[in-house]
Amino acid sequence: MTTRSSTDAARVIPEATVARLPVYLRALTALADSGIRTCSSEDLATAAGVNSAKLRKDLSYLGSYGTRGVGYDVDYLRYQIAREIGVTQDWPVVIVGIGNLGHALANYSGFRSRGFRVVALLDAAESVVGQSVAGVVVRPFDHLEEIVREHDVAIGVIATPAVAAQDVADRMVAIGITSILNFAPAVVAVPEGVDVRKVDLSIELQILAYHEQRKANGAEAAATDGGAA
Amino acid sequence: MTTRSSTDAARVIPEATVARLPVYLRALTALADSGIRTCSSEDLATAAGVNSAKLRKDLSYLGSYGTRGVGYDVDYLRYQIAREIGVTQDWPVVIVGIGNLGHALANYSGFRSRGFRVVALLDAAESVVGQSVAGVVVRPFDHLEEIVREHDVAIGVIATPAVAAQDVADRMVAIGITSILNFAPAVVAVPEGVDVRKVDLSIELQILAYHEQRKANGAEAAATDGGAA
DNA sequence: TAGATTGTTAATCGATTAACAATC
DNA sequence: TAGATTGTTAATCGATTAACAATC
Repeated sequence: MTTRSSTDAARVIPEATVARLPVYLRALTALADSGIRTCSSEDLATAAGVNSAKLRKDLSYLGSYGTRGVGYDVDYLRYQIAREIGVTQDWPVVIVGIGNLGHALANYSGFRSRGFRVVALLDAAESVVGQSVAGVVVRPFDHLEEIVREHDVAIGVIATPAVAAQDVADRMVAIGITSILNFAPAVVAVPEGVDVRKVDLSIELQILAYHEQRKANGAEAAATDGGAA
Repeated sequence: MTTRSSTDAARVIPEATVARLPVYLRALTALADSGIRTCSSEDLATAAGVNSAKLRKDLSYLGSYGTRGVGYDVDYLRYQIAREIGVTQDWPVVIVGIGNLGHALANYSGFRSRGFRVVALLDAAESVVGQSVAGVVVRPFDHLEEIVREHDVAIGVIATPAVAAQDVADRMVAIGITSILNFAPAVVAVPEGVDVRKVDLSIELQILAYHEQRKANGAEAAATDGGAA
């Protein structure tokens, strides 16, 4: 709409880079934990599992936080990346669908330690409501609106069966949630301005299966010296 | 090594396409379940959440399975994609690390219905070994080699804490597993020829947080009509 | 035949990478 | 100053998309 300041304008970070920033953050935390104060782009790239040119290019979108001839101060860079991602602040999150996966998510310590706070667990089934999971009492799905308003929740997690996913997403969007992490094996449609990310356990396995199959076929082709269809 | 047949040579499928094939497969299954026998690329693209040009381009790498002016036979296309991915066959899988997430994975019905069979659950902790999870008794991690040999396992799933992930991966690789799905929040290094895919719950949330933060900043900038740093 | 829709082309866009000037 | 390492450039590579000829 309006003209942004030059500071904002400089901040057009490519999606591929955004997706790697949390990986760098984790690698820096690991380095810090092992007592390392300074690292080169080569060191950090190795820890993060990328090549160093890509790492430097990625970091260049954030600013110039290294020192030529020296490297990066681990704590300083870690703070800058955390600030850029937004995990220096606290993000209230609701999880809907407390089955096996919902349980695992509610118990996952990695959320809390990275700026995410699970403020409520919701389920539509009466048999689940009232149970205590990870020290939080499961509430009825109907309480969604109340909870979102009370805690100013911006991020919702869907861990329901596939059939329920679209309904849950619709309700979340109607109430003002603008970021959704979807674990249900279903495509959910949302309006412009709402972000959905999808984690699909079986899709990842299928991608592996594809490559595994090709390895097997390659070996077979090499063995028979021809390559059958 | 040796020259491949023309059939094989035609099969250089881009990574981005491979990652979408399971999504198309799922969408086709949903269409079939609702009684639809034929669909256009537009229909399928909508169901899969992509645009139709991309879908047709993707399918063109597999072959020519549609009919101009008509569309695709749902069952036929579904079979062709399943065959291409390799999920018409049965893939034995082991899961290592039976905490909350391991439980959820062991219970996940989406694996079984897509060609994956969990042949063993393993854990290093004596307190977990012997428990029955999803009808399978948890065995000691030491049994890995025996199990992999017996069932000819090619795919391993790591659901351990971060510290154990590299050790587990090393053992898997040493025993001949060539595809690993890693849920542990750690980068694991593997030799050439071994595929690792990583699912990281908190990284997905962090990516959402980044975008959420920008939305909040954008709204703020619009409100103040300037765009503060 | 006329209408519909695929499969493919070609243009565009974005991501990766090697190389190196800048500079600590 | 000499060595090291960043930040950036530019070339390459891969993915996306619109448009349309082929063809059912």
